[in-house]
Parts: sequence; structure tokens; C-alpha cells
Amino acid sequence: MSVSELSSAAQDYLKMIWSATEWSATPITVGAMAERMGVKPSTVSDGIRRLAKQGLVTHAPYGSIELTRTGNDHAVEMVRRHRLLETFLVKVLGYGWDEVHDEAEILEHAVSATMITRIDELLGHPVRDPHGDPIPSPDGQLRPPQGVRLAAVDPDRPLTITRISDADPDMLRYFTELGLAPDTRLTVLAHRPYADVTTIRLPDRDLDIDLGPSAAESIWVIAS
Amino acid sequence: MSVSELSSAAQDYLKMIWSATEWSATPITVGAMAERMGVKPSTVSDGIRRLAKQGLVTHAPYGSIELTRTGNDHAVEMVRRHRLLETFLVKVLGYGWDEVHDEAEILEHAVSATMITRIDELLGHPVRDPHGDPIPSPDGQLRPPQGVRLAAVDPDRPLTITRISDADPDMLRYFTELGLAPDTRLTVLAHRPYADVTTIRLPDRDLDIDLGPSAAESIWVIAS
DNA sequence: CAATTTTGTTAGGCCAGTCTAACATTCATG
DNA sequence: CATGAATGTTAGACTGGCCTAACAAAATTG
Repeated sequence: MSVSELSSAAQDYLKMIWSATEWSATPITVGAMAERMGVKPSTVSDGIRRLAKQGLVTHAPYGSIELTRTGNDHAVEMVRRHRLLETFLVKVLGYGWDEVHDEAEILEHAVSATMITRIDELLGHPVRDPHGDPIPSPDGQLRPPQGVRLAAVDPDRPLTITRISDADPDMLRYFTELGLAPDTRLTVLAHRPYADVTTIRLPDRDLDIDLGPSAAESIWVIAS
Repeated sequence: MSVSELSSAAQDYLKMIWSATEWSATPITVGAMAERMGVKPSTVSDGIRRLAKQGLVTHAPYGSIELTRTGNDHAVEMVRRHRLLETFLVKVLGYGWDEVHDEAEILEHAVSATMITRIDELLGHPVRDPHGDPIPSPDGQLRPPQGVRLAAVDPDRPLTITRISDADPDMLRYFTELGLAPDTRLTVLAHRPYADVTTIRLPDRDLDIDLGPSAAESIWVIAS
């Protein structure tokens, strides 16, 4: 069975379960899924039961939610679609990197495998999307991205942004205003734990910025 | 209310009702709609009732089906989406003109108004799609295409194909094999009514072809 | 023009996906 | 470690979109 034959809701559930473990080991909860999808927990609970019946996840009541092999394959395929579409929207249709998430979220359920292949070719087989997230290959391989969370790096080292989480569009627009994007260079001046603030410097723009904890968790960097 | 807020099925119904009167004055029937959409007549009958309840069509039981002003606007918007997407798939993603119909049929329900605008700009505001069908402007205007059905033209005049109906993908593939496409030049040698055959000549390829009635009804030409 | 055939509608059922409300389980903390 | 809070599940209802079966209307035709 191809991923295209799954309902849109099923595709969303699988992708979300997979995504939950991409950047941290904490497993997803029903409540978190419901909140992120904008539905009630009872809906998700029900949906997970249907997914389990189709052999895409394993789940006992009140137990953890795990993707089966098949479920994982479908999830990765959806992630590939999403990230290729985001890249396509930016590179070909001139979208801003902060504008593509919602559009890709809908298109990923509608495009054919053929179209994904053509987009991949047109873009020259990109390996990272506009937020710096790795794009899985057609056979589901994906290279884990380099980098650590900005919140976790030592001060005074030259850094380059490798990834910015696309979870919160408003935050992305804020980052865009500040000039923070993948490949932006910066230095952490200091973490101030009790103020919950990380101060960074953008040497190219000669600008210092204070970031709150959610921002500092959303930005991933590598030494440059 | 925007066309995007309609269900996929509602969008399909409206587009089909509109399309039925684009090339001929015969109004659409419930049975014809059911067949073209691959559902049972009872489903369409029901769907039409829902559309009427939303004020998108007028319909009395056993009566004719007419689009309201709003319904017509939405239908034209869907046609615009469909034709722009077909053009985009051919021009940007390298699809064959005979391959785009089904992909566009799905995408038209998923793309945002923003994306349609960007595609339109990228393509330089095209006025005809790959089959020669006119693309409505953003405000719903569309210039009726020139041309008459091949079945209706006099023999021995130099003609150019302006439009090929995209209703039947198999026929399109057959036309592609024969080298018949929009802008192909040809001459009708003869209509042979009792054999139900129209013989045409392609001067550029020095080739004579016999076409059946459905083919001769699907190809529109203009004097060249 | 009456009978038959064709076409369209209604009734009733099913499924997925959503909801609210009630209930069950697990977790956290005093 | 017991209890209350947080989290998850189930039950029951609703909607849209589909179905089949039964019925109604319209069109065709002998």
C-alpha cells in the first residue's frame, strides 16, 4: 500500500509521531498531538486506534505510541514530501522561508509521487529544506543534521545557524525581521539563566539580540 | 466565502456544471455528472441538493441545474486553477500535455490563492492552457476561444488546431502519438458521413489520418 | 396516449472524522 | 502512599460523502 492511499488525517498522525522523535527522544503524547493538530484529545485517541488497526502504529490503551516499520516508512515519505515542497516553494515560486509551512502542509497530501520526483529533479536533489531540516532520500534514508541547540553552546565561539525549527510561524517571522535564518553567522555572548535570556551577536550586522528560551531552543548551530 | 472553503466534492460539482456549458448549450444532467465523476446518480442528486442549500445552484426536483452568480464565480475560479496548474506542470515540471489532467484535478483543491497568483506570475499570465483552453483572468473574465469543431469544417482549407478537449486522457495519448496537438497544422481531406470518418492531412509530416466522430468532435481548429 | 424505459429522488445504511460528556487510568505531590 | 490533578479512553451524536434499494417522474415509442 502506498502512502498516497492513506487518508489525509492518517498521513498527518504518522508524520507527527515521527517528527516528535526527530529532535528529542521524548515520545509523543495524545494531548500534544491533539494540540498541534488543533483537535480534541478524544479525536486523536480514536485516530490512533484506527491507525493501530491498519498496522501503522502499535498502541495499547494508556500506553506509548510507536510507529511500525510500515508506519515509519510512510511517515518518512510524508516528511520528504513536506520538505521538498517547502524547498520548491522558496526556490521556484519565490515564497519566503517563513511562509511555506502551511502551504506545504496541505500540498503534501495532494501531490503525486511523480510530481515529487519531478520537483526533486528540478531542484537538483536538495538535501536540506529552507529551515535547514534534512530531506529524506527516496528510499527513506536521511542524514541527521549537524548542530546543537543554541541554548546549549558555549559563549564566544563563531557559529553558523544550521537549522531553525518551523514549528511556530510567528517565531519564524520574528527571526526573519531580526535577520536570523539558516547560514546566518552569530556568536553567543552569554546565557543568563535566571533571566532566561541568551544574548547573541550578529557580527555581519553588528547587532546584539536577546532571545528567550523558546527561541534559543528553536535555533540549531554548528561551529564555523 | 472563498472557493477554498468549499468541500472538494462541492468544487468538483460546480466546475462540472460550468464546464458542461462551455462548449455546448446542452445543460448537464444528473446522470452525466455521476458518470463523469464515477459516482452513482443518487450521490449527485444528494450533492446538488446540498449545493442548492448553500445557494450555489438552483434546482427543483427533476428540474434543470443552474449555477447562481456565486456558484458561477466559484466554478470559474476552479477552472482558472485547473488550467493554470496544467500549464505550470507542462512548462515548469516538464509534464507532457497529455499527462497533466489528473494531477491538476487533485492539486486544484489543495493550492492556495497565493500559490495560484505566484504560478500565474511565474508563467507570465498565460491565456491558454496546454490543450488550448482559455484561462480565466483573476476576476473571472475569459475570452471565448476561437475555432470550430473539426467535424464541422469544410475540406481543403489550411487549418491550425486551437484546442483539444482534455476529457479523455487515452484519446490525448493517441493524439500525441499521431502528432496532433494545439498549433498543429492540418487540412480536412473529406468527411465520409456513413463511414463516420473524417480524413485529415498533416502537411508538415506528409501524413493522412482517419479520425472517428469522437476525435473529430474533440479537436477545434481555426483557418490558418 | 398508454405502457415501457429511462432518468432522478428518497430512504436508510456505512465510514471517517470530528465533537462533548462521562468515565478510567496514571502521575505527582503533600 | 493516598488523593487529587492531569491525561487518556469510551460512548454517543452529528456531518459529508458515498452506497443500494425502492420509488417517482419524465420521456420515448408502439
